[in-house]
Amino acid sequence: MNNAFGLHIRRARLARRAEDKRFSLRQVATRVGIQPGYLSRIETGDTPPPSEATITALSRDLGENEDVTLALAGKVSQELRAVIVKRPELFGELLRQLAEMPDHAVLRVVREVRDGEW
Amino acid sequence: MNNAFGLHIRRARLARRAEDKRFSLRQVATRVGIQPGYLSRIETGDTPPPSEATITALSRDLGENEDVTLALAGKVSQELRAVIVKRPELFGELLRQLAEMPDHAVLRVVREVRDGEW
DNA sequence: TCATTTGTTTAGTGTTTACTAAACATGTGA
DNA sequence: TCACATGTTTAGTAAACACTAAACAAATGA
Repeated sequence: MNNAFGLHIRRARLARRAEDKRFSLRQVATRVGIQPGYLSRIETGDTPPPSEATITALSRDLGENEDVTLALAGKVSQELRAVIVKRPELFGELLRQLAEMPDHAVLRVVREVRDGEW
Repeated sequence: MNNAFGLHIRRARLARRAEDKRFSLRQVATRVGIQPGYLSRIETGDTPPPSEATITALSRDLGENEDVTLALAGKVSQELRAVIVKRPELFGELLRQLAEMPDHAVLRVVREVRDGEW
């Protein structure tokens, strides 16, 4: 299997566990509301990534970026999908335009939109 | 049920059927590779919208915009999701910024990106 | 040392997704 | 009129999804 997702979760959890023993696999699993055995299989890549709700709960517990963590599972949040679904022509065209551009160009758009008076 | 999707397909199909008999429910279903009974249930809203692949095939056969048709099913294409998944922080922030802006503002960004030298 | 905690493994389950197959009643054209 | 096409309805299903339950061996720590 590919397992970028599981490795990401494990790495993040072990990093936090170094400072805080409340980040054992079992305790994290309990807090996010899944069985320890399931989280184990997720981290080892023995099972595919869990649902969006569980990924979000994991990200929050571990203090990781939700968009990034979801992306490692090949997913986009319902929140972002809803933004596109409301205006599909507009955002469809925009995303296809930006898809081929380098990071710095996209970042410039992000900053202009954030800072500019639109 | 809500059935914006089914009505959209039926309206599009009947519009084309007015000029071309090849747009009967049965013939469309055959061309896109599903059973007539299934397409009937889709159009009446008796069953939820089909898979992305089937929606795409339907959109193409009927000459409808794929992003719009998918959106009526509450979906975003794999193609657009992949754009976000490749750079989730960048596009996550951008989409959240633009989510609250009126159409004309988003359109201005689209045009600037398309026409400008980035 | 021995009770506890840890991570792992195996087997099984309810739900949802995305349809097919087949029969049906109604309508149309030759 | 009657063969054929149309849209509809009912019942069923294979595969994927998203887990749980329970038992296990290894490490920890009092």
